[in-house]
Amino acid sequence: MGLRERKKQATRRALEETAARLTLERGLEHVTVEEIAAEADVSTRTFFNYFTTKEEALLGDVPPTPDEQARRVFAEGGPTGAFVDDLITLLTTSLISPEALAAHREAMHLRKRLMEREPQLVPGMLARFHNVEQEISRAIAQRTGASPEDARPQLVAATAMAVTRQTMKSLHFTEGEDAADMRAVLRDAFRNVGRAYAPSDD
Amino acid sequence: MGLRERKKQATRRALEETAARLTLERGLEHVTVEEIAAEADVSTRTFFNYFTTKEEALLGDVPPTPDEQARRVFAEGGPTGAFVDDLITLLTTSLISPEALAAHREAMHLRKRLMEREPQLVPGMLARFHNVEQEISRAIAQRTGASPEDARPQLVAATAMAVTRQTMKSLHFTEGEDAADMRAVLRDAFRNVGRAYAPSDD
DNA sequence: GTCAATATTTGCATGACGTGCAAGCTTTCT
DNA sequence: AGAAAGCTTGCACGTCATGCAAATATTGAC
Repeated sequence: MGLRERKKQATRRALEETAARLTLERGLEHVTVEEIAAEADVSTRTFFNYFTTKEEALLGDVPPTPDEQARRVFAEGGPTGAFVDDLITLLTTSLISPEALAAHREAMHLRKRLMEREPQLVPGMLARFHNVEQEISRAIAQRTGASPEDARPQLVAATAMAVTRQTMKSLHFTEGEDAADMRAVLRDAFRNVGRAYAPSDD
Repeated sequence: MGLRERKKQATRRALEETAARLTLERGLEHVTVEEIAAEADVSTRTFFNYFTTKEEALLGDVPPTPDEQARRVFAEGGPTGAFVDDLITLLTTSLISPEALAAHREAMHLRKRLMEREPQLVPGMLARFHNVEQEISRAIAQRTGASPEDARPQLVAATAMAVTRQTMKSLHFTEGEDAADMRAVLRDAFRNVGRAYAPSDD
């Protein structure tokens, strides 16, 4: 990786970190793009070359875009053929993968704190989940051979993402949690949902 | 209702309608608050006395806040005691009530067109659903006697709202649809979800 | 190493958003 | 009719976000 690329990544990281730090210190309303840029040693204009809005610098790429290969495997009916299991595989290999948990533990914890401190960030976060939801929806439609306008894949995708969102929300991002746990937690969650809406239950 | 109050409502409606019309004509980016205010015959400053952002004028009060009485009945275990049935009752008497369908058919259809034309509005809409979700979550927690920090009510509320959102999305807001249909559609949707996540199914 | 090509950073101008404040106007109540 | 209360308006202000062109930095070929 060349010098240019490294510098760009450094700048991006510096902006993200500065934005997060200042926001936690003073609250989003009391931090201006101008300040963030100044502390990261770039011009205000450069900030907007990296991020189109102030919030974007805070949200980063969470949740991560689903892995393309995992998506394709799922769409084609794999890896095991059991729907819920494979769905969990898709979710854990893309959204809450081992790598994500290991490498970005710090960053994800930071984002969680940011959400709690600044609820204004929630809509943006939900919008990102919504984008992923639509990808998942397409994958489910492909896997089940449903037509694009069928409502069922959308329904399943929406509820699956709701489960995922709640699960991520309940993580503590401390050392103890690993990806193996994730599978179990998700499986439990899906089971709970299935039970709650299954006939004859209260 | 006094003259003052009537005038206020008229102004609010005029602003909402103008905002929607201009946005559908030209796209959100090419409509300024100044123009909306001018066409509604008030000052720009007055626009901001009614709405804090341009988007607020477009989204209105959708989805409507859950009816307080329905919420309480549900929280106390009513009206029938069957969880899913009562949840559907709560949703249909508040979010997609007969009145809402009858009276606001036009407005809801308009909002649907706005969403399709301007995806930028989606985050705001999702945020509103999220607020309702949290109310529903509290109601479920009360009903089931769960402690506030229990994750299950949140999980059920999140999936229930996902179902509701998808259901509202699939409505056409034409004459044919009434509230009785709604119950059936929601019941079907919940059943589908239950089946999708129940053990041993693909 | 030099130099042209390419990519990034920066400053400047501009328009729109959104808020606080105080003055003016309208409705309400007595 | 007139005081009290509430709403509208204009103005000033700071911030966000984008387009454009000049300046600066990196790359790759020679």
